[in-house]
Amino acid sequence: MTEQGNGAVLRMIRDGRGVTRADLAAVTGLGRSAVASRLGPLLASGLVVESDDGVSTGGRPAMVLRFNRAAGVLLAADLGATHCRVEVTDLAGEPLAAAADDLDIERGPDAVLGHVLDRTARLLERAGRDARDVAGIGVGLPGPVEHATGRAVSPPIMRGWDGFSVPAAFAGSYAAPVVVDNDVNIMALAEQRRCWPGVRHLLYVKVGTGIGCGIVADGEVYRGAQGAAGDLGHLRVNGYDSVVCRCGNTACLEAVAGGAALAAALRERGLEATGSRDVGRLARGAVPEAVQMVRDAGRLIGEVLAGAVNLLNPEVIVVGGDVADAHEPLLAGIREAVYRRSPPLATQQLRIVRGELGERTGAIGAALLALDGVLSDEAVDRAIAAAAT
Amino acid sequence: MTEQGNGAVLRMIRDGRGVTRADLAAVTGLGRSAVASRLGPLLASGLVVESDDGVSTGGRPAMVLRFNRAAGVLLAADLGATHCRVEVTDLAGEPLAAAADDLDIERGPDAVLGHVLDRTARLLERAGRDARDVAGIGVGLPGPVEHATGRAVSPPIMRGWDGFSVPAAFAGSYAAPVVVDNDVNIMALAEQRRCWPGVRHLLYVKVGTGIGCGIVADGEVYRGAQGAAGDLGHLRVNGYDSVVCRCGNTACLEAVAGGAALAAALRERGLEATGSRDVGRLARGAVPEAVQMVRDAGRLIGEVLAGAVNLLNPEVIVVGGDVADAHEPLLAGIREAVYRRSPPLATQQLRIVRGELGERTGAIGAALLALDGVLSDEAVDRAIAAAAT
DNA sequence: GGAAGTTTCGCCGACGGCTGGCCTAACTTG
DNA sequence: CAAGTTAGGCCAGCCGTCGGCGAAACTTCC
Repeated sequence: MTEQGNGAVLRMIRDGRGVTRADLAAVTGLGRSAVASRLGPLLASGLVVESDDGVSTGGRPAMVLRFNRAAGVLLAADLGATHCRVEVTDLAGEPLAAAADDLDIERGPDAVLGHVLDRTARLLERAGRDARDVAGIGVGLPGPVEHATGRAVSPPIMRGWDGFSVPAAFAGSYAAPVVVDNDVNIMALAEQRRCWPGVRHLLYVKVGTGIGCGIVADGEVYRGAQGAAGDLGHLRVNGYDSVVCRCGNTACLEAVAGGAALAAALRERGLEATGSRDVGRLARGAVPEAVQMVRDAGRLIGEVLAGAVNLLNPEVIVVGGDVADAHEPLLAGIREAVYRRSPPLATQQLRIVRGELGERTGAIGAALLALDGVLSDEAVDRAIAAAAT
Repeated sequence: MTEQGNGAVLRMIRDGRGVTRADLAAVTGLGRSAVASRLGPLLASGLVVESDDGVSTGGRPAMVLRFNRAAGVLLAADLGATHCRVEVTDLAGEPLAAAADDLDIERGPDAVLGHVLDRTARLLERAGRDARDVAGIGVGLPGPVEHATGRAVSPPIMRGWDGFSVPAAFAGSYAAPVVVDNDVNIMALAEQRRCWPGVRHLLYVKVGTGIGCGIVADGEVYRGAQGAAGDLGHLRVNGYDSVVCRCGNTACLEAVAGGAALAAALRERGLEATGSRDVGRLARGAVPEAVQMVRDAGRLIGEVLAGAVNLLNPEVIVVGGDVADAHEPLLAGIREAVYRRSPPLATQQLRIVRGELGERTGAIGAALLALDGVLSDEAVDRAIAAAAT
């Protein structure tokens, strides 16, 4: 073990890698008293609690150490193009109170974040907490984000957001650090941490109104130079040069196989479908046109994904989003195309699965991202110092 | 500064970030005596040398610290499909002796590495060094490599190499650690470290007989789950479904725009071209068919690269390889297609340039990779301990 | 040329964090 | 209930680090 700070010890307790003082000494390589000197402040600040329900292995039973997930709360906001989900969670990311409603991101940062602030205040009250309990804030945005500063950058949708600093909007109400990221990035993070903890290379593909992709490379979210990485929706698909995308280009995957495009195609055939959610609903309802259309869309997505598999060689591809909830046909189409187009070495271990976290995916990711900040060595030391006063 | 070990101090001296003891104290944040305690063993082992040519700034002039690049040598081997370049370099990666010859990788690991061992022995002698001076060994292979173990895995070419452990082949002759990687990965590393030190996200595209791509993500070589990342050559290009690739699939970029394919097409038109090198030669010679063909190939490569730009959002794309030496037409085609197909945010900062390191690229990368191992804290401590005996 | 000012660098006492032995507490086992 | 086993607080001793002190090696000014 290289890391041995207060935060590292706390993370080990949380992860179940250190349940007793003896465990921690063994895992960190530190002596017993060094462990005790970390533990002292952690116990005093309430971040870690002891309980005497340890089992004896033939001698005095060890005190069991537990991460006190109730020592603070996280605010998680998942903003989509037309929806807004806000959660107050404990320090393990479990929701204490949640609210989801329709909200058009194009109403601009002031209106949207005003709504979010209003919601968080009410949810905090419902959870019986106040602003001082907030330890971290995570926000997911449906566009490129400069992660270091929390600013939206040149978003293709999200009019009025360009250059807007999200942390600044929270600064007045909460003292906690604010981390902002692209929505698919945090979804990828959520699936990787929650469902595939051992997997270091994962792609999360969101098939909703549009198509996006979050990349986890070497266990970390990969953002690229301008935070624009993972833009799968505007890769070119074969044979659709006449289809014009909202981005101005032609033959973009999203313009052909995105939820909005599929809904439009279904409407042309006389079916009732206003958005991507309806596409999922119809396909789940085994409406033949919808099922076939979703499967065809899966093939196209798979063809593009095959390229991503060649380039990135992931272990797992998680497919989520409204349309993916029509799962089997979509996944079947994706698998078919990926396994046909990618080389054996890259596909022999590759698993292509459906996302398991449902509509909470984004909020979970936002909470996890916030949590990473909260459990860093520096933040833990700050929390300890604050509790001591 | 977070890192403060012996190796970190050594790397700072090498990078010119710490020229005097005072510099090192400032950069590391350590006190003077702590710096001195690192420096003592480094000076004693000969890895760092002092000279008294410091300039006074009004007082006693500081002793100037220099990384002693002559304290050992590195062996760098760049193995391609049909060539083999071996270098003995100093600890800065500057060549002391080099040899390049044609060698078919399909002759198998024993024959090929036997040849490499034979060459290294002769080059060492020419450089006036012996096997005990070898501090690290870097090897580039034209196929997927399990980097942690140095084994070739399921290479599409390289018959007989599957599962072969390259480090084992060197173990008998040299005590130094052996690091093995894919050839394009080390080329990407070479260009990033030597020509684009501030750039954290870079793609190196090699257009030779085949087409490959090395990815530097967040400053590190990205290898993917099975070491198969960056396989650009077998992405699909539009409208070439009748072209069968040696990989068994159709419409692979490499089968359409690779050097071998271009050479074949030129032969069909009655020109003399046996391999990718001839394609470059003819295009440089302004033979109209060759120039046009290379430019068209550039467009196709660019179309595929546009997808990679969307996904990975790099800052720089470096193009190298035999065909790239026909530079302008190829690069023009690539730029044209990438800037047309990729979104503004990803391209506004993107630079697409030709590789500057020429035929030494792979060997430089192999040396740099070996060097990373040699200058790690652990390796430095080992070297110090060894010198003390 | 010499005195004063400036900067480098080795030496050494003080200090703080860590280790591991010792002792007591709290169990199980026979 | 005694013997054996494990947990955890306490403390002496160790090691690495900091920073003051003074010698050394310069420049600058008179």
